[in-house]
Amino acid sequence: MVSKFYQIYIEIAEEIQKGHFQPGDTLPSESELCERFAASRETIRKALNLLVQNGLIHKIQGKGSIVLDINKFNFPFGGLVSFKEVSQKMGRKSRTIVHDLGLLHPNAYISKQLGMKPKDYVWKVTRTREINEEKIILDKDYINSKLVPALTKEICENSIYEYMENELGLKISFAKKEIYVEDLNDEDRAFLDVEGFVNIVVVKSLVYLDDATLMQYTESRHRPDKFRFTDFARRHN
Amino acid sequence: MVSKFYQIYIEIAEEIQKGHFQPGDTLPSESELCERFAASRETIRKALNLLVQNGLIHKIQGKGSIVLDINKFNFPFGGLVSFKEVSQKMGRKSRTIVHDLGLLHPNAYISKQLGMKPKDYVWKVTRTREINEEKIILDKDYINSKLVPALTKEICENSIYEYMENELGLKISFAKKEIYVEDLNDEDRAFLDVEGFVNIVVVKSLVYLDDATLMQYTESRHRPDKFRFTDFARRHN
DNA sequence: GAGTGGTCTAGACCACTCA
DNA sequence: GAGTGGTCTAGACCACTCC
Repeated sequence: MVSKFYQIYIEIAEEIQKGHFQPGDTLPSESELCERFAASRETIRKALNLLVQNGLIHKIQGKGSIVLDINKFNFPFGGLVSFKEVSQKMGRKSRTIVHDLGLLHPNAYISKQLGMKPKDYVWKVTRTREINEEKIILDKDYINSKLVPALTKEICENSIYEYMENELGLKISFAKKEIYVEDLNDEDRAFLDVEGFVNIVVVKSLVYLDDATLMQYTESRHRPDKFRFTDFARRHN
Repeated sequence: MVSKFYQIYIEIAEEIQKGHFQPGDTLPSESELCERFAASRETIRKALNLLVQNGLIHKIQGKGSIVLDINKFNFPFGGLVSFKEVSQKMGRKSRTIVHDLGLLHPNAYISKQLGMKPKDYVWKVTRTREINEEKIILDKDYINSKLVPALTKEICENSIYEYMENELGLKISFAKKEIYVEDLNDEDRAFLDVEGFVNIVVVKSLVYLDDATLMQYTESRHRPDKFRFTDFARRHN
Protein backbone atom coordinates (compact mmCIF):
# COMPACT_ATOMS: atom_id res chain seq x y z
CA MET A 1 0.00 0.00 0.00
CA VAL A 2 1.57 3.22 -1.19
CA SER A 3 0.76 6.33 0.77
CA LYS A 4 -1.42 9.04 -0.67
CA PHE A 5 1.18 11.77 -0.37
CA TYR A 6 3.69 9.63 -2.24
CA GLN A 7 1.27 9.04 -5.11
CA ILE A 8 0.64 12.77 -5.31
CA TYR A 9 4.38 13.39 -5.33
CA ILE A 10 4.90 10.95 -8.18
CA GLU A 11 2.06 12.44 -10.19
CA ILE A 12 3.32 16.02 -9.88
CA ALA A 13 6.94 14.96 -10.46
CA GLU A 14 5.94 13.27 -13.70
CA GLU A 15 4.07 16.35 -14.85
CA ILE A 16 7.17 18.43 -14.22
CA GLN A 17 9.39 15.96 -16.03
CA LYS A 18 7.02 15.85 -18.99
CA GLY A 19 7.14 19.62 -19.19
CA HIS A 20 3.53 20.37 -18.17
CA PHE A 21 5.18 22.90 -15.88
CA GLN A 22 8.10 24.90 -17.18
CA PRO A 23 11.09 25.97 -15.08
CA GLY A 24 10.14 29.22 -13.38
CA ASP A 25 6.40 28.45 -13.38
CA THR A 26 4.62 28.28 -10.07
CA LEU A 27 2.66 25.19 -9.19
CA PRO A 28 -1.02 25.54 -8.27
CA SER A 29 -1.41 26.74 -4.70
CA GLU A 30 -1.60 24.22 -1.89
CA SER A 31 -5.34 24.77 -1.46
CA GLU A 32 -5.91 24.21 -5.17
CA LEU A 33 -3.90 21.01 -4.99
CA CYS A 34 -6.02 19.96 -1.99
CA GLU A 35 -9.10 20.15 -4.20
CA ARG A 36 -7.52 18.50 -7.20
CA PHE A 37 -6.27 15.51 -5.20
CA ALA A 38 -9.07 15.49 -2.62
CA ALA A 39 -6.52 15.62 0.17
CA SER A 40 -5.90 17.68 3.26
CA ARG A 41 -3.32 20.42 3.19
CA GLU A 42 -0.77 18.57 5.33
CA THR A 43 -0.91 15.65 2.91
CA ILE A 44 -0.30 17.97 -0.04
CA ARG A 45 2.54 19.56 1.90
CA LYS A 46 4.18 16.16 2.44
CA ALA A 47 4.07 15.57 -1.29
CA LEU A 48 5.54 19.01 -1.99
CA ASN A 49 8.28 18.39 0.56
CA LEU A 50 9.37 15.36 -1.43
CA LEU A 51 9.55 17.55 -4.53
CA VAL A 52 11.68 20.04 -2.61
CA GLN A 53 13.97 17.33 -1.28
CA ASN A 54 14.53 16.02 -4.76
CA GLY A 55 15.32 19.41 -6.19
CA LEU A 56 12.26 19.63 -8.43
CA ILE A 57 10.66 22.69 -6.86
CA HIS A 58 11.52 25.47 -4.47
CA LYS A 59 8.92 26.98 -2.12
CA ILE A 60 8.72 30.65 -1.23
CA GLN A 61 6.46 31.85 1.54
CA GLY A 62 3.85 34.25 0.28
CA LYS A 63 4.58 33.45 -3.35
CA GLY A 64 4.24 29.80 -4.17
CA SER A 65 6.10 26.71 -5.33
CA ILE A 66 8.49 27.38 -8.18
CA VAL A 67 9.45 24.69 -10.65
CA LEU A 68 13.23 24.34 -10.99
CA ASP A 69 15.20 23.52 -14.09
CA ILE A 70 15.91 19.80 -13.98
CA ASN A 71 18.37 19.99 -16.83
CA LYS A 72 20.64 22.62 -15.30
CA PHE A 73 22.60 19.71 -13.95
CA ASN A 74 21.71 16.21 -14.91
CA PHE A 75 20.18 14.74 -11.93
CA PRO A 76 20.70 12.99 -8.72
CA PHE A 77 20.19 9.36 -8.92
CA GLY A 78 22.01 10.12 -5.74
CA GLY A 79 23.24 7.70 -3.21
CA LEU A 80 22.11 4.19 -3.05
CA VAL A 81 21.93 2.92 -6.58
CA SER A 82 23.80 -0.28 -7.36
CA PHE A 83 26.31 -0.69 -10.14
CA LYS A 84 23.92 -2.87 -12.10
CA GLU A 85 21.18 -0.27 -12.03
CA VAL A 86 23.51 2.54 -13.02
CA SER A 87 25.11 0.72 -15.90
CA GLN A 88 21.72 -0.35 -17.18
CA LYS A 89 20.46 3.22 -17.09
CA MET A 90 23.45 4.39 -19.06
CA GLY A 91 22.72 1.68 -21.60
CA ARG A 92 26.31 0.50 -21.59
CA LYS A 93 27.70 -2.94 -22.12
CA SER A 94 28.88 -3.97 -18.70
CA ARG A 95 30.31 -6.98 -16.96
CA THR A 96 31.37 -7.91 -13.45
CA ILE A 97 34.43 -10.05 -12.79
CA VAL A 98 34.76 -11.76 -9.40
CA HIS A 99 38.40 -12.07 -8.33
CA ASP A 100 37.98 -13.20 -4.80
CA LEU A 101 35.15 -14.49 -2.64
CA GLY A 102 35.72 -15.86 0.81
CA LEU A 103 34.82 -15.95 4.46
CA LEU A 104 37.38 -14.61 6.89
CA HIS A 105 37.92 -12.94 10.24
CA PRO A 106 37.91 -9.16 9.97
CA ASN A 107 41.14 -7.29 10.50
CA ALA A 108 41.25 -4.47 13.01
CA TYR A 109 40.12 -1.80 10.55
CA ILE A 110 37.19 -3.77 9.16
CA SER A 111 35.99 -4.95 12.55
CA LYS A 112 36.02 -1.37 13.73
CA GLN A 113 34.10 -0.16 10.69
CA LEU A 114 31.51 -2.92 10.89
CA GLY A 115 31.40 -3.05 14.68
CA MET A 116 32.24 -6.75 14.70
CA LYS A 117 34.41 -8.92 16.93
CA PRO A 118 37.70 -10.40 15.73
CA LYS A 119 36.26 -13.91 15.94
CA ASP A 120 33.21 -13.07 13.80
CA TYR A 121 33.19 -13.86 10.12
CA VAL A 122 32.81 -11.51 7.21
CA TRP A 123 32.49 -12.12 3.52
CA LYS A 124 35.16 -10.46 1.50
CA VAL A 125 34.35 -9.96 -2.16
CA THR A 126 36.66 -8.35 -4.68
CA ARG A 127 35.16 -7.46 -8.04
CA THR A 128 36.07 -5.54 -11.14
CA ARG A 129 33.42 -3.63 -13.05
CA GLU A 130 33.95 -3.51 -16.75
CA ILE A 131 32.15 -0.96 -18.91
CA ASN A 132 32.52 -1.01 -22.68
CA GLU A 133 35.28 -3.57 -22.23
CA GLU A 134 37.33 -1.32 -19.98
CA LYS A 135 37.97 -2.26 -16.36
CA ILE A 136 36.94 0.92 -14.59
CA ILE A 137 35.91 0.15 -11.02
CA LEU A 138 37.35 -2.08 -8.32
CA ASP A 139 34.86 -2.94 -5.60
CA LYS A 140 35.97 -4.44 -2.31
CA ASP A 141 33.02 -5.48 -0.15
CA TYR A 142 33.01 -6.68 3.43
CA ILE A 143 29.66 -8.14 4.43
CA ASN A 144 28.47 -9.27 7.84
CA SER A 145 28.09 -13.04 7.53
CA LYS A 146 25.38 -13.18 10.18
CA LEU A 147 23.12 -11.29 7.82
CA VAL A 148 24.18 -12.99 4.60
CA PRO A 149 25.01 -16.61 5.46
CA ALA A 150 25.58 -17.83 1.89
CA LEU A 151 27.16 -16.09 -1.05
CA THR A 152 28.16 -17.54 -4.41
CA LYS A 153 30.19 -16.39 -7.36
CA GLU A 154 27.04 -16.24 -9.47
CA ILE A 155 25.36 -13.88 -7.01
CA CYS A 156 28.39 -11.62 -6.97
CA GLU A 157 28.53 -11.55 -10.76
CA ASN A 158 24.94 -10.45 -10.92
CA SER A 159 24.06 -8.15 -8.02
CA ILE A 160 24.58 -8.73 -4.33
CA TYR A 161 21.99 -6.07 -3.51
CA GLU A 162 19.37 -7.78 -5.64
CA TYR A 163 20.09 -11.08 -3.89
CA MET A 164 19.89 -9.52 -0.44
CA GLU A 165 16.70 -7.67 -1.16
CA ASN A 166 14.82 -10.25 -3.20
CA GLU A 167 16.08 -13.57 -1.81
CA LEU A 168 16.98 -12.72 1.77
CA GLY A 169 14.38 -10.01 2.30
CA LEU A 170 16.97 -7.60 3.69
CA LYS A 171 16.04 -3.99 3.17
CA ILE A 172 18.81 -1.50 2.56
CA SER A 173 17.86 1.73 4.19
CA PHE A 174 20.66 4.26 4.23
CA ALA A 175 24.36 4.71 3.63
CA LYS A 176 27.15 6.97 4.72
CA LYS A 177 29.79 7.76 2.13
CA GLU A 178 33.16 9.34 2.02
CA ILE A 179 34.92 10.35 -1.18
CA TYR A 180 38.58 11.14 -1.66
CA VAL A 181 41.52 10.58 -3.97
CA GLU A 182 44.50 8.26 -3.47
CA ASP A 183 47.51 7.17 -5.45
CA LEU A 184 47.10 3.98 -7.42
CA ASN A 185 48.26 0.87 -5.59
CA ASP A 186 49.40 -2.50 -6.90
CA GLU A 187 45.96 -4.02 -6.56
CA ASP A 188 44.45 -1.26 -8.67
CA ARG A 189 47.08 -1.81 -11.33
CA ALA A 190 46.51 -5.57 -11.27
CA PHE A 191 42.73 -5.47 -11.60
CA LEU A 192 41.97 -2.28 -13.53
CA ASP A 193 42.88 -0.75 -16.86
CA VAL A 194 44.83 2.16 -15.45
CA GLU A 195 47.93 2.43 -17.58
CA GLY A 196 48.95 6.07 -17.68
CA PHE A 197 46.90 6.95 -14.62
CA VAL A 198 48.31 8.03 -11.28
CA ASN A 199 45.30 8.53 -9.02
CA ILE A 200 42.19 6.62 -8.07
CA VAL A 201 38.93 7.97 -6.63
CA VAL A 202 37.94 6.09 -3.52
CA VAL A 203 34.34 5.90 -2.32
CA LYS A 204 33.99 4.28 1.08
CA SER A 205 30.46 3.36 2.13
CA LEU A 206 28.80 1.98 5.19
CA VAL A 207 25.49 0.38 4.27
CA TYR A 208 22.75 0.01 6.87
CA LEU A 209 19.62 -2.10 6.86
CA ASP A 210 16.09 -1.11 7.67
CA ASP A 211 16.56 -1.99 11.33
CA ALA A 212 19.70 0.19 11.52
CA THR A 213 22.11 -2.74 11.67
CA LEU A 214 25.34 -2.20 9.84
CA MET A 215 25.48 -4.71 7.06
CA GLN A 216 28.30 -3.88 4.74
CA TYR A 217 31.46 -1.89 4.31
CA THR A 218 32.51 -1.17 0.76
CA GLU A 219 35.52 0.43 -0.80
CA SER A 220 34.83 1.31 -4.39
CA ARG A 221 37.81 2.48 -6.42
CA HIS A 222 37.03 4.42 -9.59
CA ARG A 223 39.31 5.36 -12.45
CA PRO A 224 39.28 9.15 -12.24
CA ASP A 225 38.27 9.87 -15.84
CA LYS A 226 35.03 7.92 -15.42
CA PHE A 227 34.07 9.17 -11.99
CA ARG A 228 31.21 11.60 -11.51
CA PHE A 229 29.13 12.52 -8.51
CA THR A 230 26.20 14.91 -8.20
CA ASP A 231 24.83 16.46 -5.08
CA PHE A 232 21.95 18.68 -4.14
CA ALA A 233 22.24 20.62 -0.89
CA ARG A 234 19.63 22.71 0.84
CA ARG A 235 20.21 25.14 3.60
CA HIS A 236 17.98 24.98 6.60
CA ASN A 237 16.37 28.26 7.62
CA MET B 1 11.04 33.53 15.63
CA VAL B 2 12.31 29.97 15.57
CA SER B 3 9.73 27.25 15.13
CA LYS B 4 8.88 24.91 17.95
CA PHE B 5 9.78 21.75 16.06
CA TYR B 6 13.19 23.21 15.25
CA GLN B 7 13.90 23.98 18.91
CA ILE B 8 12.91 20.46 19.84
CA TYR B 9 15.20 19.11 17.12
CA ILE B 10 18.14 21.16 18.42
CA GLU B 11 17.51 20.06 21.99
CA ILE B 12 17.38 16.35 21.16
CA ALA B 13 20.35 16.66 18.78
CA GLU B 14 22.45 18.20 21.53
CA GLU B 15 21.49 15.44 23.94
CA ILE B 16 22.61 12.87 21.40
CA GLN B 17 25.88 14.69 20.74
CA LYS B 18 26.56 14.99 24.44
CA GLY B 19 26.06 11.26 24.84
CA HIS B 20 22.85 11.30 26.89
CA PHE B 21 21.70 8.74 24.38
CA GLN B 22 24.16 6.09 23.22
CA PRO B 23 24.30 4.67 19.72
CA GLY B 24 21.81 1.81 19.59
CA ASP B 25 19.57 3.29 22.28
CA THR B 26 15.99 4.08 21.41
CA LEU B 27 14.68 7.57 22.01
CA PRO B 28 11.57 8.02 24.15
CA SER B 29 8.44 7.23 22.17
CA GLU B 30 6.71 9.99 20.22
CA SER B 31 3.90 10.20 22.75
CA GLU B 32 6.38 10.55 25.60
CA LEU B 33 8.16 13.31 23.71
CA CYS B 34 4.78 15.00 23.21
CA GLU B 35 4.40 15.22 26.96
CA ARG B 36 7.96 16.25 27.65
CA PHE B 37 7.86 19.10 25.13
CA ALA B 38 4.16 19.89 25.49
CA ALA B 39 3.70 19.52 21.76
CA SER B 40 1.41 17.66 19.42
CA ARG B 41 2.57 14.49 17.80
CA GLU B 42 2.97 16.00 14.32
CA THR B 43 5.27 18.66 15.78
CA ILE B 44 7.39 16.01 17.47
CA ARG B 45 7.46 14.08 14.22
CA LYS B 46 8.76 17.12 12.35
CA ALA B 47 11.59 17.41 14.85
CA LEU B 48 12.38 13.70 14.55
CA ASN B 49 12.37 14.01 10.75
CA LEU B 50 15.13 16.57 11.00
CA LEU B 51 17.11 14.13 13.13
CA VAL B 52 16.58 11.45 10.50
CA GLN B 53 17.60 13.76 7.66
CA ASN B 54 20.79 14.65 9.45
CA GLY B 55 21.69 11.05 10.11
CA LEU B 56 21.35 11.22 13.89
CA ILE B 57 18.56 8.69 14.30
CA HIS B 58 16.78 6.01 12.34
CA LYS B 59 13.10 5.25 12.82
CA ILE B 60 11.59 1.78 12.70
CA GLN B 61 7.87 1.28 12.64
CA GLY B 62 6.65 -0.68 15.62
CA LYS B 63 9.98 -0.36 17.41
CA GLY B 64 11.09 3.21 17.90
CA SER B 65 13.72 5.77 17.02
CA ILE B 66 17.24 4.39 17.19
CA VAL B 67 20.22 6.62 17.88
CA LEU B 68 22.96 6.22 15.27
CA ASP B 69 26.69 6.35 15.79
CA ILE B 70 27.78 9.84 14.85
CA ASN B 71 31.43 8.92 14.92
CA LYS B 72 31.22 6.05 12.46
CA PHE B 73 32.05 8.60 9.83
CA ASN B 74 32.87 12.11 10.82
CA PHE B 75 29.97 14.12 9.85
CA PRO B 76 28.30 16.09 7.19
CA PHE B 77 29.00 19.66 7.33
CA GLY B 78 27.56 18.85 3.95
CA GLY B 79 26.92 21.16 1.16
CA LEU B 80 26.77 24.85 1.59
CA VAL B 81 29.58 25.78 3.91
CA SER B 82 31.98 28.44 2.69
CA PHE B 83 35.74 28.09 2.59
CA LYS B 84 36.14 30.53 5.44
CA GLU B 85 33.85 28.54 7.71
CA VAL B 86 35.50 25.26 6.86
CA SER B 87 39.04 26.47 7.38
CA GLN B 88 38.08 28.07 10.67
CA LYS B 89 36.50 24.85 11.87
CA MET B 90 39.63 22.96 11.03
CA GLY B 91 41.64 25.52 12.97
CA ARG B 92 44.12 25.94 10.16
CA LYS B 93 46.09 28.95 9.16
CA SER B 94 44.47 30.03 5.92
CA ARG B 95 44.66 32.83 3.42
CA THR B 96 42.87 33.85 0.26
CA ILE B 97 44.72 35.38 -2.69
CA VAL B 98 42.71 37.28 -5.29
CA HIS B 99 44.28 36.95 -8.75
CA ASP B 100 41.59 38.46 -10.85
CA LEU B 101 38.45 40.48 -10.26
CA GLY B 102 36.47 42.03 -13.06
CA LEU B 103 33.17 42.61 -14.77
CA LEU B 104 32.70 41.02 -18.16
CA HIS B 105 30.18 39.58 -20.59
CA PRO B 106 29.61 35.88 -20.06
CA ASN B 107 30.88 33.47 -22.68
CA ALA B 108 28.50 30.91 -24.12
CA TYR B 109 29.11 28.32 -21.42
CA ILE B 110 28.69 30.69 -18.48
CA SER B 111 25.63 32.41 -19.92
CA LYS B 112 24.05 29.00 -20.39
CA GLN B 113 24.89 27.94 -16.84
CA LEU B 114 23.65 31.16 -15.29
CA GLY B 115 20.77 31.66 -17.69
CA MET B 116 22.02 35.11 -18.70
CA LYS B 117 22.13 36.98 -21.99
CA PRO B 118 25.43 37.65 -23.80
CA LYS B 119 25.05 41.39 -23.19
CA ASP B 120 24.58 40.99 -19.43
CA TYR B 121 27.50 41.43 -17.08
CA VAL B 122 28.97 38.93 -14.66
CA TRP B 123 31.65 39.27 -12.04
CA LYS B 124 34.53 36.93 -12.60
CA VAL B 125 36.66 36.27 -9.55
CA THR B 126 39.70 34.01 -9.48
CA ARG B 127 41.10 33.14 -6.08
CA THR B 128 43.61 30.80 -4.55
CA ARG B 129 43.01 29.30 -1.13
CA GLU B 130 46.10 28.73 0.88
CA ILE B 131 46.07 26.41 3.89
CA ASN B 132 49.15 26.04 6.08
CA GLU B 133 51.07 28.01 3.47
CA GLU B 134 50.21 25.61 0.67
CA LYS B 135 48.09 26.73 -2.28
CA ILE B 136 45.47 24.00 -2.36
CA ILE B 137 42.28 25.29 -3.97
CA LEU B 138 41.62 27.42 -7.03
CA ASP B 139 38.16 29.03 -7.02
CA LYS B 140 36.69 30.56 -10.13
CA ASP B 141 33.42 32.35 -9.43
CA TYR B 142 30.97 33.87 -11.87
CA ILE B 143 28.39 36.04 -10.15
CA ASN B 144 25.31 37.69 -11.60
CA SER B 145 26.06 41.43 -11.46
CA LYS B 146 22.38 42.35 -11.17
CA LEU B 147 22.36 40.75 -7.75
CA VAL B 148 25.79 41.89 -6.60
CA PRO B 149 26.40 45.33 -8.14
CA ALA B 150 29.67 46.08 -6.36
CA LEU B 151 32.55 43.81 -5.44
CA THR B 152 35.97 44.71 -4.13
CA LYS B 153 39.25 42.91 -3.64
CA GLU B 154 38.81 43.21 0.12
CA ILE B 155 35.44 41.47 0.02
CA CYS B 156 36.88 38.66 -2.10
CA GLU B 157 39.78 38.21 0.28
CA ASN B 158 37.43 37.84 3.20
CA SER B 159 34.23 36.03 2.19
CA ILE B 160 31.90 36.84 -0.67
CA TYR B 161 29.14 34.84 0.97
CA GLU B 162 29.42 36.83 4.17
CA TYR B 163 29.21 40.08 2.18
CA MET B 164 26.19 38.91 0.23
CA GLU B 165 24.34 37.68 3.27
CA ASN B 166 25.21 40.39 5.77
CA GLU B 167 25.62 43.51 3.60
CA LEU B 168 23.33 42.82 0.67
CA GLY B 169 20.74 40.75 2.53
CA LEU B 170 20.84 37.99 -0.09
CA LYS B 171 19.91 34.60 1.27
CA ILE B 172 21.61 31.57 -0.16
CA SER B 173 19.14 28.76 -0.23
CA PHE B 174 20.36 25.73 -2.11
CA ALA B 175 23.06 24.51 -4.45
CA LYS B 176 23.56 21.84 -7.05
CA LYS B 177 27.02 20.32 -7.25
CA GLU B 178 28.91 18.08 -9.57
CA ILE B 179 32.21 16.45 -8.69
CA TYR B 180 34.70 14.89 -11.06
CA VAL B 181 38.41 14.64 -11.80
CA GLU B 182 40.37 16.34 -14.59
CA ASP B 183 43.97 16.61 -15.68
CA LEU B 184 45.82 19.63 -14.38
CA ASN B 185 45.81 22.59 -16.74
CA ASP B 186 48.20 25.52 -17.06
CA GLU B 187 46.08 27.74 -14.84
CA ASP B 188 46.18 25.16 -12.05
CA ARG B 189 49.93 24.93 -12.35
CA ALA B 190 50.26 28.70 -12.31
CA PHE B 191 48.14 29.34 -9.25
CA LEU B 192 48.46 26.19 -7.13
CA ASP B 193 51.23 24.21 -5.48
CA VAL B 194 50.81 21.11 -7.58
CA GLU B 195 54.32 20.01 -8.50
CA GLY B 196 54.30 16.26 -8.86
CA PHE B 197 50.53 16.07 -9.25
CA VAL B 198 48.68 15.06 -12.38
CA ASN B 199 45.00 15.40 -11.55
CA ILE B 200 42.73 17.98 -10.01
CA VAL B 201 39.32 17.45 -8.37
CA VAL B 202 36.72 19.79 -9.84
CA VAL B 203 33.60 20.81 -7.93
CA LYS B 204 31.13 22.77 -10.04
CA SER B 205 28.31 24.46 -8.17
CA LEU B 206 25.24 26.43 -9.06
CA VAL B 207 24.16 28.55 -6.12
CA TYR B 208 20.57 29.70 -5.79
CA LEU B 209 19.01 32.38 -3.64
CA ASP B 210 15.98 32.19 -1.43
CA ASP B 211 13.71 33.26 -4.27
CA ALA B 212 15.11 30.57 -6.55
CA THR B 213 17.10 32.96 -8.72
CA LEU B 214 20.41 31.62 -9.90
CA MET B 215 23.10 33.79 -8.41
CA GLN B 216 26.45 32.20 -8.95
CA TYR B 217 28.37 29.58 -10.85
CA THR B 218 31.56 28.34 -9.23
CA GLU B 219 34.30 26.04 -10.33
CA SER B 220 36.38 24.98 -7.39
CA ARG B 221 39.54 23.05 -8.19
CA HIS B 222 41.07 21.02 -5.34
CA ARG B 223 44.44 19.40 -5.11
CA PRO B 224 43.50 15.71 -4.86
CA ASP B 225 45.44 14.89 -1.68
CA LYS B 226 43.47 17.49 0.29
CA PHE B 227 40.04 16.78 -1.09
CA ARG B 228 37.39 15.03 0.98
CA PHE B 229 33.64 14.83 0.67
CA THR B 230 31.08 13.11 2.87
CA ASP B 231 27.56 12.15 2.01
CA PHE B 232 24.58 10.65 3.74
CA ALA B 233 21.94 9.03 1.57
CA ARG B 234 18.59 7.64 2.56
CA ARG B 235 16.40 5.40 0.52
CA HIS B 236 12.78 6.26 0.15
CA ASN B 237 10.37 3.44 1.01
C1' DG C 1 -6.60 43.01 2.06
C1' DA C 2 -6.43 38.80 -0.55
C1' DG C 3 -3.67 35.02 -1.35
C1' DT C 4 0.29 32.41 -0.52
C1' DG C 5 3.08 29.12 2.28
C1' DG C 6 4.64 27.92 7.55
C1' DT C 7 3.33 26.16 12.00
C1' DC C 8 0.61 23.77 15.33
C1' DT C 9 -3.13 21.16 17.18
C1' DA C 10 -6.30 17.06 18.59
C1' DG C 11 -7.98 13.23 17.11
C1' DA C 12 -8.55 9.23 14.20
C1' DC C 13 -7.20 4.93 12.06
C1' DC C 14 -3.65 1.84 10.21
C1' DA C 15 0.74 -1.19 10.04
C1' DC C 16 4.13 -3.10 12.46
C1' DT C 17 6.88 -5.39 16.50
C1' DC C 18 7.13 -8.04 20.40
C1' DA C 19 5.79 -10.63 24.16
C1' DG D 1 -2.99 -7.11 22.85
C1' DA D 2 -0.22 -3.23 24.18
C1' DG D 3 2.89 -0.10 22.36
C1' DT D 4 5.31 1.75 18.62
C1' DG D 5 5.66 4.68 14.42
C1' DG D 6 3.00 5.99 9.63
C1' DT D 7 -0.80 8.37 7.50
C1' DC D 8 -4.54 11.52 7.10
C1' DT D 9 -7.82 14.98 8.41
C1' DA D 10 -10.10 19.72 9.45
C1' DG D 11 -9.35 23.67 11.38
C1' DA D 12 -6.78 27.43 13.38
C1' DC D 13 -3.48 31.18 13.42
C1' DC D 14 0.78 33.34 11.73
C1' DA D 15 4.30 35.41 8.32
C1' DC D 16 5.04 36.86 4.02
C1' DT D 17 4.26 38.89 -0.89
C1' DC D 18 1.93 41.68 -3.91
C1' DC D 19 -1.41 44.88 -5.36
